[in-house]
Amino acid sequence: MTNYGEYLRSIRQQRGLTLREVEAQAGVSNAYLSQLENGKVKQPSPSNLYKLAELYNVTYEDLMERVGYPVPKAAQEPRPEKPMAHNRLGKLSSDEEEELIDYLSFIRNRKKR
Amino acid sequence: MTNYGEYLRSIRQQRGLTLREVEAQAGVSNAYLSQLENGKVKQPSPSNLYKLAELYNVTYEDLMERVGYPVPKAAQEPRPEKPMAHNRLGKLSSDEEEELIDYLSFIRNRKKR
DNA sequence: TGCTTTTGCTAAAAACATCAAGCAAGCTGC
DNA sequence: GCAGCTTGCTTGATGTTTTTAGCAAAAGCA
Repeated sequence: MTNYGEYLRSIRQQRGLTLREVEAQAGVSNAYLSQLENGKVKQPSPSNLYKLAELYNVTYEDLMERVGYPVPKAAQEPRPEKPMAHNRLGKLSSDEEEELIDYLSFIRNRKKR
Repeated sequence: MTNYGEYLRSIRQQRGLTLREVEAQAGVSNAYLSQLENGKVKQPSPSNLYKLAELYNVTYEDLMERVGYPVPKAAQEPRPEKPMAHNRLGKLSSDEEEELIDYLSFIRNRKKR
């Protein structure tokens, strides 16, 4: 939100790229990149952030977040440590309970050879 | 990507809202809303899309996608029409199978009073 | 040294998003 | 009919994003 410019610059330098190389490879003008890195643009378009994210090999959400755009929750929560199996199911209708029980006994039998 | 304007209008109408009501509740000017719905704005800001998504009770990603912005993969994957219960589980380890069977018999017994 | 290229930058302009103000057609109640 | 309100819309102004053209310092090379 505040300082994404410096962040962009540091990544670019780590990747050993010049402004004009980024222009060529990501399709964003070097003039504009300079402004971005020097904090002269408040909210660059998602499309441009996407191009940069791809070239720099960072995530699009990361850049969106740093720039201060709302980011869908699904994308920012660090994928939960696999929850208990039954919590992956959500609320079950009776039909679904049936289906599951069938399914599980099916697996179980198959395993027992 | 093409016709998100009509989409916005149809949602607003389904919700029974006027342009000025949306202005009051979402904080986006009625003038601008009119332009949005009539296809006169190409890339509305994520911030405004977010406000509308909240008021209309649709997902932010949905609007972003319709407008033609890139959407993080993490956010677009898990949106299939509710699949069969067992498909919501993914691959199961043996431990997980155990757990699930316990869980289901627990539910079942509870229901039977 | 002098010439060319590279690099980051800025200035100016084009394109676009957004809002405040205000207009015209459609109501409603008198 | 007409006064007032509501609704969607357009216009004009303002600010922002993005590009094109070009500059100055540094680096490379003859």
